[in-house]
Amino acid sequence: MGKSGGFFSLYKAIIIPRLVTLHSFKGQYEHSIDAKGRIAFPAKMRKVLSLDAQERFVVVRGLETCLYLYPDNEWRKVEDTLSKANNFTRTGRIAKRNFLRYAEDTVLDKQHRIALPGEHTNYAQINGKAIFIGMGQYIEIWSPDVLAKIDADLDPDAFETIFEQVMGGGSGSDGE
Amino acid sequence: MGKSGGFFSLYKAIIIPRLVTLHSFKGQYEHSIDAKGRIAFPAKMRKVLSLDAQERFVVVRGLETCLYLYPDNEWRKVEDTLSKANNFTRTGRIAKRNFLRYAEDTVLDKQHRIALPGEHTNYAQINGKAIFIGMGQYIEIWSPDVLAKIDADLDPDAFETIFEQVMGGGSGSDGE
DNA sequence: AAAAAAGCCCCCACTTTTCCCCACTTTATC
DNA sequence: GATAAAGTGGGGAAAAGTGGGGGCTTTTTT
Repeated sequence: MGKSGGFFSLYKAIIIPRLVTLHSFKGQYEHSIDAKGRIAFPAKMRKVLSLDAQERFVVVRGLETCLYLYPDNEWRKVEDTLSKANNFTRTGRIAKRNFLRYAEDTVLDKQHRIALPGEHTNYAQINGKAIFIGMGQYIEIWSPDVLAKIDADLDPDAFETIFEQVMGGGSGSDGE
Repeated sequence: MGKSGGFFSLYKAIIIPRLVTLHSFKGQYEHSIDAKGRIAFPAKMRKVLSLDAQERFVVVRGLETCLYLYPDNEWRKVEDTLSKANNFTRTGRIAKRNFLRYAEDTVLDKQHRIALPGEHTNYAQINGKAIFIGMGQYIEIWSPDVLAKIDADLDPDAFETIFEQVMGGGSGSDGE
């Protein structure tokens, strides 16, 4: 685990792509998810989708108790990185396997909704309501209850320090 | 006009852009915010934008009980900075999440007003009136009551000391 | 193999929110 | 003083969000 090319290193490269696009997903939107697993994709986020993506997505388990939603064009970048992963090491294989096995193609329907698979909503403990959070090039989908717990545990001082570094133009490089 | 080209065309290409870059948001303006959350964007601030040809903004929670309003071109710099400062840790992810979830794209309507989302006006305790303060590259939006309280709490001596440090060449590191 | 159940997508309709347009008042400019 | 610009608020159309039914295909059960 301590080795530089390990499990977390691969996740880092995959999950947190650079913010380089013209427009990015931002904001939070709480919507209902009905008995069929359908939830409206937020209209403002829909305007961010590139024409390339064609309202196609990949939904995958997040690192925390949430889901990540990648538009197609962004997912391609993820797969590019995956294809470079080393299949000849155990950690490389485990990382790739546990990422891809929970990834699933999905697409907006004619009413601009997504049908989230039951496996995913169970994992993220989503029931009745869900919150979309724009994270730049991808989107997180959370259960309101789970998110409220994480918010309650949040240390405001740590966030404010990082925020000031970012807005103040500081280099903000604190290692892991 | 386009045929005559010549001096005026050269003037537009060279001189006007220079004038634009010398402008920044400054001053304070108190306006009404109606029941729909609409507030007029101050005309003088709009003149800073007008040659940008972009009346698109991102509104985000401020560090204090106020909102920050970034024109699109300035927001891009913020995102560039965020992408450089981002760290591949859980803390980093939480910071990014709590930054971007409270950021929202918005545009001026045909009457040059901004519709502030209810979440933002609640956070900043804005109700009925709001004050725009030009902060150079971005704008702060305050509740008059909150701002009055901060003004009342401000120690004039401390302000003068900080002012001297900043204008006197100090790096302006505030120990908040 | 046939029947039943499940899954998936489309369509529809209703409710709520957003955005466009208009008009009036106040302030600034000529 | 007259005109233009800026600020303010209301109404309604359009868009977004929500939930149900139906039909076809696929999978599972008998």
